[in-house]
Amino acid sequence: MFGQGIARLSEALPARDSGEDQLADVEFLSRVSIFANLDAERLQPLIGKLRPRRYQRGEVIFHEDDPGDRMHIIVEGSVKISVASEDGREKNIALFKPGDCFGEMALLDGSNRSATATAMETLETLVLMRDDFLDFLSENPQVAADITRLLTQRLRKANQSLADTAFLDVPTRVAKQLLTLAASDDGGAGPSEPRVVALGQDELASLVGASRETVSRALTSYRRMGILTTSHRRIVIIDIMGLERMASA
Amino acid sequence: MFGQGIARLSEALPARDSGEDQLADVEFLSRVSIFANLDAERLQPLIGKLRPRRYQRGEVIFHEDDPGDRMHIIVEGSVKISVASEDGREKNIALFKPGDCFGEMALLDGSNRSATATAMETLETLVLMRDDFLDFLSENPQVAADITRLLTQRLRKANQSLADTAFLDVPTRVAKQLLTLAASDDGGAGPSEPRVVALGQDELASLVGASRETVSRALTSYRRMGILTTSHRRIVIIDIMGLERMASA
DNA sequence: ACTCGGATGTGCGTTTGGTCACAATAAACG
DNA sequence: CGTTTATTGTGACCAAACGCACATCCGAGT
Repeated sequence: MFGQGIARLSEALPARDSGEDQLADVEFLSRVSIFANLDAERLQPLIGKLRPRRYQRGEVIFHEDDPGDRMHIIVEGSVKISVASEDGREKNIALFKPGDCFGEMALLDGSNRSATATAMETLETLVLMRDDFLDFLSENPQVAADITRLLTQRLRKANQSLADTAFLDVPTRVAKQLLTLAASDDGGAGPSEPRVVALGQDELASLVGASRETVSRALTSYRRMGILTTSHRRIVIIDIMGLERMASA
Repeated sequence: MFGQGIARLSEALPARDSGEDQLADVEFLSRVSIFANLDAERLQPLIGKLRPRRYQRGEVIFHEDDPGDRMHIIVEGSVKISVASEDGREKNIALFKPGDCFGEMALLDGSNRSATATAMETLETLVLMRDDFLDFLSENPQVAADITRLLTQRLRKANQSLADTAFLDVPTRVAKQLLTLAASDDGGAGPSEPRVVALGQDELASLVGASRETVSRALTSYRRMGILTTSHRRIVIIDIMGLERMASA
């Protein structure tokens, strides 16, 4: 019954994948949080609706205030979500990595995009259009629960960031942010392994809500303590426990 | 068929309301955003599950880190949602008013409370327990859409606040916050009517993420410009357009 | 009416962090 | 392989805002 479904789908998509790739797609989708509770059977219909797209580093996937008619699932690369001030500066709200989805908010409440999404490296996503998404949602109402879970998690994170910017100074926020980034990167590594964060200082600064210079000074201080090393668009955390100490001070 | 439902319910709740009050309850619920798309028929079963509760000013409805097994709908009074720092200071995340609900996040994703809820004045809520909520949700799947709408709205607001604290100085944030509060208070008033915000300066400060003193100075400056007047736990906005000018500078 | 306590207004020194400026360096691209 | 361009490190200066101190001042309660 499993193989049969795949065979059917392969016929329906003539110019595209082999059966093996289809299987890979289903496997991939089942690791996306909002689809995690669905079995292969239910995910199959979705695959035909997903369109792959590629973006170059720096390319804008969508702009603040644009109407939003699609969501993205990240296959490869990473995305930054940001809002701009009138005078052109930008504040990064979140970073997303493979397996994350973004752009779903505009689908859920019908309003325009409230932020801009930009590719941070060469990016590969799967696009799902609004109507296809809503159809799928009405055929799989269980998904609604996972969506609310995703949204509440994001809301909690946002509230926590709000409190952090109010209470903590820049070096502490930098430490916290680095730990978050390191944790989301390779969750499977040991606690004493060095962890790499591939990120420019300006992007890190925009993420913690500080100037690039102040962040640079914080990093310098941590570097002198032997907690991390810095190079171009790359921070390597050597002493995670030390960084945790800085984050909780 | 309408009256019949009410009659049935009145019997089921012997010591409580008359039929008229039941009608009022349904009417009230239909103005709560997450129930707005349901007809009276569907709302009836909910009424028996709601328990009224009262709190005094300053009383804590729930604490950060507590397990969350219930949500509240505000009938009268207002609530502040806050998170605390280690050293006891607190940052207000949001204020809620009659018709708003709060505490629903813990129901949706099963985690503990991520913030503390405190009554700002004498407060009257309707409590809905987790299981009753989830039952109701599974019998009325349409509600899920309204819940996601509510969550996305709150997420948008949180992201906007995040950007505001990064970009704007304290006086500007104060102006913006006052406009938001004034708008949510009496939406039906004319643009030139003076609007009252009943709020202590310390609470306002915690809301915009600044010290009480700095907020006081901002208010003084606006007072000198004739934009507003201040008294004890009370700010009256006289010149809304003037305040809007300050908010966009 | 009086007193006490919470709330507000304001001055002042100190600190954090932003901005400008520029040097040094590594990646990118012809 | 050299030139250009992004990225990083730091110093100096300055402005915003915090924290402390204290004087009011209004309102609630006795």
